[in-house]
Amino acid sequence: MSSDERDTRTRILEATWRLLEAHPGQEVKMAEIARAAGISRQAVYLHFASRTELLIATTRYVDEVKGLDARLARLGEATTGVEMLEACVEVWGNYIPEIYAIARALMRAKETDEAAAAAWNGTMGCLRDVCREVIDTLDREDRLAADWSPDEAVDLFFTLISIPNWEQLTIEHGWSTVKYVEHMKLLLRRAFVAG
Amino acid sequence: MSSDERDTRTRILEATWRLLEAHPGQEVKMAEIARAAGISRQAVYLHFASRTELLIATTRYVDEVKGLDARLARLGEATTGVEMLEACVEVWGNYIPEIYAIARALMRAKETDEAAAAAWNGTMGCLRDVCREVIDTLDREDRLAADWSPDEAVDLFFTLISIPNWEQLTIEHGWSTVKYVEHMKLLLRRAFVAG
DNA sequence: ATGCTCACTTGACACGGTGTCAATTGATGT
DNA sequence: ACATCAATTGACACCGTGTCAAGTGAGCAT
Repeated sequence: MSSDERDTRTRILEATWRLLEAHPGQEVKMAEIARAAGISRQAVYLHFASRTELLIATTRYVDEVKGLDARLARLGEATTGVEMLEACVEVWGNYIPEIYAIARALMRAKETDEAAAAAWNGTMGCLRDVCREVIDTLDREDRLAADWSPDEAVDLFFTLISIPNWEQLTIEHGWSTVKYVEHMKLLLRRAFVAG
Repeated sequence: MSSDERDTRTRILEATWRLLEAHPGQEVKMAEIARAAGISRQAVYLHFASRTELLIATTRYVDEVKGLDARLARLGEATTGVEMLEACVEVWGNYIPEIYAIARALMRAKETDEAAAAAWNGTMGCLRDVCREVIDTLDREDRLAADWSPDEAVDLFFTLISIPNWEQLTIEHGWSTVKYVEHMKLLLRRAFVAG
């Protein structure tokens, strides 16, 4: 019963994810998701009140499966600010391609839907906290470039590693993930590290 | 007759623009535009075949009224690459807020509409050409940072001054236009100018 | 003044996607 | 034999885009 429900619910989440990955950047319709999950369109609404809610739940599901938290834990191993910065770019830069499809769907939803925006900002808040840590560490080491206050540096750092920028460089301009990571590291060092 | 038609057509374009500015980031409906222009909804379709076409025409109209070309001509006055780079940021950074509403509408349309994407890429191609000029000039002066090939530098430059980045820094994080321009100049110098 | 043209109006309609509702089926556990 | 509950079927309302057809009315022709 409860496990049955979990099963169907999970099947919907997986179907959503699969479809998003299969048609990147396309609008995935509720009817398609239902078909892919092997249930009726209406049954989806028994588990998720709306399209937005389904997208948000899928985001959480993917984040959980992919384990961003665990990956970000690696940053703790870094001893210097520069190492943290590079580890951050590496983890995040390798994570984006894995979650890009659902992230893009949620980004689009957030433009019109308040709940989607809140969910998105929540997820992104974690990343922002990491940016803050990196910048604070650099600042404590007196290696933060004199051009920025810590707050400004965080805003800028967070903006530079945003998904739209990744999208532009990799998808539009054809950069590989490796190239993206290496060049982003270079850019961030030049931008934020003194000397 | 011909002037009458121009009048109505222009009234539609202006109504579209006005509504986009008034409700930034909202979906503006054909019916609202018609009402704002003082005509029937169907009459809009006598002048523009579709919503996308109207958005594209509005973009062109705004670009023409605002005169980006003339502003970019100022770059010719710059003598060094660094001056060009700074002038570029200044012109573009002051231009974005004036066209942000329509730009955002077109950016959104381009996600689903092929024609909108083409129009957008056309407009952005001009900006990219300017980026290329700046980088080439720096390169010719041997002042392009050794970390990048000219092609890579152009990709990155173009990405850094993109509208989503402007949006994030000014709208989300509250940076003023002046702050945006000054800090973007600093960032670009640190990123691309050697020494 | 009669009649044409042409922009525009009115009102209806098809389509596609979301979300809702009500009645029904069918498997499960008791 | 019965209740429960997930899921099904089929219908429907709503909204926004785009289309179609018939009608209005002002300006301009000769």
